[in-house]
Amino acid sequence: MFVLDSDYKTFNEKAYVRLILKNDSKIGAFYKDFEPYIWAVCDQREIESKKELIEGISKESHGKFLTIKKCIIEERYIFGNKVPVLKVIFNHPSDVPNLRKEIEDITDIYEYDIPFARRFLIDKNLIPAIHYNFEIEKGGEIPIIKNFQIEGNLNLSLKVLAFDIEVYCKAKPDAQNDPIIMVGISTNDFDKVITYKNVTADYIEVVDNEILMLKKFFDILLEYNPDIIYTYNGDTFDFPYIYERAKKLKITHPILEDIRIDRRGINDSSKIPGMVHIDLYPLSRKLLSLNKYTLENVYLNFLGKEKSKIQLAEMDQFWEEGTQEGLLKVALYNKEDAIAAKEIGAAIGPLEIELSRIVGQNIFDMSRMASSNMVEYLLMKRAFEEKTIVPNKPKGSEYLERSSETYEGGFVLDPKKGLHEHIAVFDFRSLYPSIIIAHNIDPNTIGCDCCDNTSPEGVNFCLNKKGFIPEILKELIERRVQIKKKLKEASDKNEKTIYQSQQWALKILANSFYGYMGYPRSRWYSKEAASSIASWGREYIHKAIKIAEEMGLNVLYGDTDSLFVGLGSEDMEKSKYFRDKVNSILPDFMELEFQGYYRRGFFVSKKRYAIIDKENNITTKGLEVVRRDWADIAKKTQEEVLRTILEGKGPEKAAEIVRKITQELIEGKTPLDSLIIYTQLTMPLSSYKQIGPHVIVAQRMKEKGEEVKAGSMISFIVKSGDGMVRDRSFDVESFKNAGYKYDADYYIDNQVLPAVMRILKGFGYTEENLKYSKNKQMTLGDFF
DNA sequence: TGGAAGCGGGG
DNA sequence: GTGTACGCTTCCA
Repeated sequence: MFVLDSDYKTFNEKAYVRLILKNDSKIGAFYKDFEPYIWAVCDQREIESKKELIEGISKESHGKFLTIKKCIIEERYIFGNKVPVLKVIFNHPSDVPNLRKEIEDITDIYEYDIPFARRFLIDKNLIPAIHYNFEIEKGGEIPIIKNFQIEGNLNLSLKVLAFDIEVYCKAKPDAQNDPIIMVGISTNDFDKVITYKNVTADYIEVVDNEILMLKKFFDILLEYNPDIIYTYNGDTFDFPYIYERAKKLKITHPILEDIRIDRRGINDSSKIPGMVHIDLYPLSRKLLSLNKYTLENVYLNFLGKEKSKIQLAEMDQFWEEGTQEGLLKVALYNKEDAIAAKEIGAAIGPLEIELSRIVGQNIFDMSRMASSNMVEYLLMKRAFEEKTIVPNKPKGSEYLERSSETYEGGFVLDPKKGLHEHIAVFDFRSLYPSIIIAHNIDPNTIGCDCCDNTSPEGVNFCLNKKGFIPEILKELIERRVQIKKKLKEASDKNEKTIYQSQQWALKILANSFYGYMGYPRSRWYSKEAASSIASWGREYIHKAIKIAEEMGLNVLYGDTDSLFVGLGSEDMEKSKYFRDKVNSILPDFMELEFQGYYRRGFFVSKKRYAIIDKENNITTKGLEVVRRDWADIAKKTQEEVLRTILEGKGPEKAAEIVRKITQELIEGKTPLDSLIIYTQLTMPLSSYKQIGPHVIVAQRMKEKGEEVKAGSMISFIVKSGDGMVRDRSFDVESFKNAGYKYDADYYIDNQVLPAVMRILKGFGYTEENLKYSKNKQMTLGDFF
């Protein structure tokens, strides 16, 4: 059996850790004898008197009388010294936040903010997603865990279910008014769509109404009882929507009593006990480098697969009409979205499982934790093993102080602007992790007189003292080397997936240590360490650039640990020679890798470039405007300019396209729909201090009696005339009804030109060169 | 120039 | 849940 998830429950005022255990079946079993505690640290000579004071603490809170259970003196390391400290034991986890102020008045306190179930996993060295022998006593009111021993098998048989909902709505979906029309489900055993209008296909089940559809969905969840639920944006959309809708429709179902919807801004989560919900949208953002993270785009770029498409307006129309053909399109789309989620999950889920095993925390938490936080839990686990008390997170003022400390980051070379052909890209393999290990960089190795190990920043790190962080990091890196070897030798598909996920997990963690030490909320924060790592990194990239230049290579661009080099031709030999030459002068632990060959590319400025490979795959950085607050005309024109240049048709051809678009704008030929700008109201109208166009538009809509509130999406077009833009902005309907003329200058100067200038600036164009001119088609030749 | 405000994904 | 929160980019004042 293995731990799928864990939390805790309270029985008779006592907290029991609950483990969701799985092998052939799944059960929730409880661990009784784990107690919440924190550390209190004071001068050794005062320890007895402080112990008495702390044990005497009591407080009334919400009608309950809270006391400290007991204090025990134990030996622990703190800041490198082994000293007696007080282990303060509480009656219940919720007493910790209630009583810790009182203890803090008496002594320094540590480890007071570690959630109970996570603390349990650390202290018991119990690792999720690995098989253990659990000795469970059944027959009582609840199953009780008596004992457990690691068994080690990594083969998990997990039941997986992905789902997706479709909503019928005219504007932004609102669960109070807009019905769910379909629920699509995909598992390894079946694909299914539930709906309540007549449509026939083998995968569709038609029920009488929305209530029955949702109940059917809940029944399937209970009956199939998946271990993992995959959604795409389920944390912020599907789960909260279903939950609110079910309440609105007064549905009762056992699953609704267990479901937990947490809406906390950036950290939303939706949870059903016993089923690990993994939302693939935030994960895709974290793990994949794309310029758009729609399900469609992730499916295409990550898995190379396409699914059927549908416009939102079409979906509403098909639902209204209710024809077999239309409904089938919606159903197919719904089903394929669920399938896409399942398939993306199959590629990302194993990674989350490996992270869980390395970090030692639950799969659910891994899928929502920032990687710096994972590093922290890994460090905390090691600290516990070494009987070291972990440092506290910074309090408010210290956090602000840390946030204001800036330091120089990686070196970014000012690029050689314009178009280049035959580009080789090189990366330093694990540059920062290598530096941390080689130079023993740790908050506790700073400052010694015995070693010659000073960073270009002027900070000395002792090589003889044990570095907690570099030691752990070294283990991760060495494990990764071993696993990559095994991956090469493996032939079995499942085995490969595991190794592939393991090496990916180790890479993610290893690459997060530098950021971790520089992250202001870290327990093991060190600005000196972080800035020193970056400074050594700058030194190494400079060395590589020097070698390239000595070889007569054309260094086009470089950023932190990557180099873009112009080869003159598709010269792989020269690439290898350069790589090997750099590697011959680098320390053993560091390596420059050939990342790829690109047939063409251009660089605009630091962090802004685009390259195209032999298969015509385009990679862009910092260029694309894909947000909804850009009008379609700007997005489309930019896309065309990008493609034209990368296909080798020349920047002047791209400039011509822009001139044609601006000409159409001036002549009033541009369709209004491509000029709509979408901006959301994020607060009540009265709260705005800065009145932007969308705020004015919303005010006018409200005066007309339309419902506008926080969350409403305002779509507007800018009318021609004088004065401020906001005074000339109108909602699309009013604009069209009044027969207004759009403001061509606004769309040229504030939309199209800024979007294309991001690219064409790198080719020496100015706004003036790109505007349509009646008298003369200006070209670059007129200016140079 | 600083600071306020919006974006992202989902329908 | 032993919690209090992202990392930009753009535009207003």
